Amino acid sequence: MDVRVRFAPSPTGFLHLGGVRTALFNWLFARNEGGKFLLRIEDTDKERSEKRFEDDILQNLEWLGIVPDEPIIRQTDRLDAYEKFLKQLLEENKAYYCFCSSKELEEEYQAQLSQGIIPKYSGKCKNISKENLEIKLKSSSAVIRLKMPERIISFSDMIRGKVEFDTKLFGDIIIAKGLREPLYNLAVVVDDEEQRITHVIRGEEHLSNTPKQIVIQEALGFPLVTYAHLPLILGADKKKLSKRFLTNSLSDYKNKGYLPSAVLNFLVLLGWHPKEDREVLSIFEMVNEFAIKRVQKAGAVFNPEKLDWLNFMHIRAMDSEELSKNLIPFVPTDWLSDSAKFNRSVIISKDRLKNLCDFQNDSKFIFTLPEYKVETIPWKDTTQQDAIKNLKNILDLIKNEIDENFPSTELKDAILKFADEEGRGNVLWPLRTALSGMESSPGPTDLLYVLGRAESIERINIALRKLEVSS
RNA sequence: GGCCCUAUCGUCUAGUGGCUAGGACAAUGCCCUUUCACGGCAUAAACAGGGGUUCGAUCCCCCUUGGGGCUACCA
Repeated sequence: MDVRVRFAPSPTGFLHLGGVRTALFNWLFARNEGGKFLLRIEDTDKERSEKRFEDDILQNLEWLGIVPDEPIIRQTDRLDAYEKFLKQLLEENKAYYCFCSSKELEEEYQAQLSQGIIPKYSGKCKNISKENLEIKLKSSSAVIRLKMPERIISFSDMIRGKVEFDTKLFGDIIIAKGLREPLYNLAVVVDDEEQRITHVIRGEEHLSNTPKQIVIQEALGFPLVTYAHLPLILGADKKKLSKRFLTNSLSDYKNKGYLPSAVLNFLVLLGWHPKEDREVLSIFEMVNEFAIKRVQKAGAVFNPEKLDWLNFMHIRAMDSEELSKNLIPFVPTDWLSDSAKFNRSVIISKDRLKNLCDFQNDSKFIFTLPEYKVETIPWKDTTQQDAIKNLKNILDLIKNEIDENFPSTELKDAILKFADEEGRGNVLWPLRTALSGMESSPGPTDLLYVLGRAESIERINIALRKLEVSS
């Protein structure tokens, strides 16, 4: 049978790292097995579901390249199906209406607690007579409960092995607030059947929902599915990342300049590891090597430093044209007016970029020479006169340069030869500071390359003027 | 409280009934070097505790402890 998996987020918050990881593992499993990956929006909670959250989830998944193989379905579009199966359960006497108010339920719960009994629903609405039921349904609101068979539910989890629960502890759970208001456990089971899902891969927080869903599947006569419960992603406090905290929403990472491949690489390593000691993986490699048997059981704390490093590695692995494209949203539009210069600036900073966001700050000096003090120009304890002399010499070398490919190898060699004669720091430091206006920057030949001949000359002249005025 | 899951360096992890317990991030030091990065080379850093099983346990079993999840008319 072909593998069919799904990611089923509820649009009650922005897409967050934990959700992406679940989606990723499903997607990788499907790709690796040659199966299908589906997407389902679980929007049965009308109070908390919002369109903007759904949009956020969809947009970000697309940005990551995790796209479904079949049309997306929404639970609010499937009310007829839930109603049908709810009626079936009611008719077969596997479920019943419950009229208890939340106040009554709360009192019952507290009473059980104080008596030291395991709290669960007493089942007092189970045996309401037909006539009474019809009268009550007209006058008061009712929820639908499943008659929970009392037995041990056992299933084999692909990651955890055999897991057992005693349903006796659950009581008759509520599966719907009304015929057209299903609750999570019912809706999931009905939709997984509709989408012919073979493997349910989801976060560990759902482990204790699984026996309830198995009971519903059995009551409905649905085939069983295989489960895999992923370890949770934990914050620094070891608590699970929750969608209710905006801090880990994926858009934040996107906006900070993390690459999709880096985010995915980082997330795949949280709970999974390839056979060898490689950690920097392309998406292609992740798909090829993913194996659910190698998924970890314990929760994983995520550390942002490793994400930064992976992002750095993925940026380096990218070709510079591709990187330029990715950088466009992160720079002021006027940088783009000289596209050749922009491309050169990308080339020289490609190997020093931790994220796309840094580029603007790191490269600002290329597009606008910053204000700087004359004291920064001379090297260590050399004099301003030394700096003037050396810069003038270099200026001559540059002016004599006729090669169109600026700076030519000859020019670079000439500068280096001169620097060796005069002392490297004594020549290269003033050159670099004159070109960049900065205490730290890429090397002088990179700067000549990115600025071009005319602007290089101009900047050296500016430095010379500063030096001459102050001496 | 109850139920369930879980346990190797600070973090992510590899690993096996017998290993000097391996790698990566981060940290520290040194080297490279005109600066900042990069890179190179080192250093420090872990099998939670207690019982078993065994000739031998980090690895298998049990208990304890720690951590986490669930315990909604949320998902």
